[in-house]
Amino acid sequence: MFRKTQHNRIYQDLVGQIQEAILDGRLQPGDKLPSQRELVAMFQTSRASIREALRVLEQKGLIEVKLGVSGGAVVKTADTEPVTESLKLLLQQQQVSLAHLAEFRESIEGDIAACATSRAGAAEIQRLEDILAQAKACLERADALPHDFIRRDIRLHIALAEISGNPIFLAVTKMMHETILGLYDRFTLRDRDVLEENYRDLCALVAAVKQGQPDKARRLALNHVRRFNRHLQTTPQISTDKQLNAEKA
Amino acid sequence: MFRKTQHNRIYQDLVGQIQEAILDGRLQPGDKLPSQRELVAMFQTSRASIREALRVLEQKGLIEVKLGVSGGAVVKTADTEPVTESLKLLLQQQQVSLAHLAEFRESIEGDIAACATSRAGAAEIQRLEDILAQAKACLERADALPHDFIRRDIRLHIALAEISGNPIFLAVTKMMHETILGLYDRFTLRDRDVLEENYRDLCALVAAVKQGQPDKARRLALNHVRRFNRHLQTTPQISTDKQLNAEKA
DNA sequence: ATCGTATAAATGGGTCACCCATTAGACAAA
DNA sequence: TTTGTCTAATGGGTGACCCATTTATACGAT
Repeated sequence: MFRKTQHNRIYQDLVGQIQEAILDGRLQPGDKLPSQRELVAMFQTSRASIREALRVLEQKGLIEVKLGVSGGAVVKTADTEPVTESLKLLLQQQQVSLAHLAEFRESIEGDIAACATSRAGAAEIQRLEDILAQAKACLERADALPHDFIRRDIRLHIALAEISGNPIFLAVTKMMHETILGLYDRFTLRDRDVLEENYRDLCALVAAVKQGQPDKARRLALNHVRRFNRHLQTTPQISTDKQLNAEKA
Repeated sequence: MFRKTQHNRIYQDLVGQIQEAILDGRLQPGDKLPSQRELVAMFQTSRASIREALRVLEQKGLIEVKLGVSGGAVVKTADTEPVTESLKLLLQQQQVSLAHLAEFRESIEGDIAACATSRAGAAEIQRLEDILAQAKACLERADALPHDFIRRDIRLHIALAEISGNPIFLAVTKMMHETILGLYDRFTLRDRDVLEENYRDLCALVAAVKQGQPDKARRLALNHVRRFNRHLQTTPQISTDKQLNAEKA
């Protein structure tokens, strides 16, 4: 019926206007906003309000503020970082568990693989095989850390999401893996056997993509994720975030 | 080798300290932070810095700031809203089409329905049926707008995501529907027949949930989404977000 | 006693006039 | 050419100040 009387805080209005300009494309990534003192003149407000607005835009990942002459606020290119950040916050507040992430991942990773398979051309397949080769190298070099292999694993999943041609798949995939990555080495996949098993999974998956068999790719991707999730479950400690916070401090 | 000299901006330190206190549980949801002037005394800094920190914490969804005496900053309970918000922002900055949204939705909506079915109790089913009843009323009342029905449709999907118990499903569902909502009445579902078809879909879906048949629920949800997507395809224009933003302004 | 009204006090919102640290570029000295 | 120095513009930060909102309280009329 009625809406609450809105207290238009000035900085919110500023955030709204600048954000709108960015989303409209009137401000492109790399563009520099006017200096704070110029903004004061333009918006007829105080520097403090301007700066609160800039802090919020910064937090939203829309701009970056640099120091010094010829510094100032610059429009950033879109990035998954803010999503990841707020998701991590939820994790730390124990509203989200690894089980939730695993469940979500099972729900989409298969579709991404199938989708990528339908759309992959020769160049895309080559790219996947390059990543596979790097992963293999990581397994064979004695001095390579599990971490290095895992980065390739993730890059392959992200490459698949890119090939799928759907930016939502890509954003969500990045978000998932960035979130999982922070927890990786603390509890899992130290085992060489597990890594090799993982590698074989990926080989089979890329082969299915190459053969143009979406359903097979979907099935393989799903199995890959399920196996990974099983490893998570069998690890001694699935850290709660309380512990994480404590250790981080 | 070396890391960049870090410019500790004061407000970042404040954000860090307060956020840590919240994540550690030293500050519980509902707790009130000291007043800005008290914080000035505690942290030995200026009010402007304190307020920049509060703006950021507010943006992160960790606190809420109210006006007036006995107002102030209060710790909020964790919520998926920041994730939803930043996901929306990310999509708006990229070239995301309705086709992308549709594809993504097909990929997860079935799983959400199946998941919700396994976990729904009597209370949850009652809630779904309540929403169905409201939707029916919207169809029958002559003066009800298509928009009203669609809001119920969305609420039902969000309710399913909540029942699924997975906050990631919830955040993603909200993101999808909020993004789609802006486009709804501009191009589709003006048709009464389509709405009624939609309603029958939802009835069948809720029935499957009630009967505890996850696979049936999955299939019905998927069909529901597919049918919706077909309606989208037959509409003349599929707007890109650039256009949307421009028109919104 | 009860109800309404004025008042006071505390809070966040906002502004202003400053000053400081950082930085790029101009320019001079070696 | 290299190196150091100066300058100007920028963001970072501060403190004094005033305003609007909101609540509790005092007080007066009924």
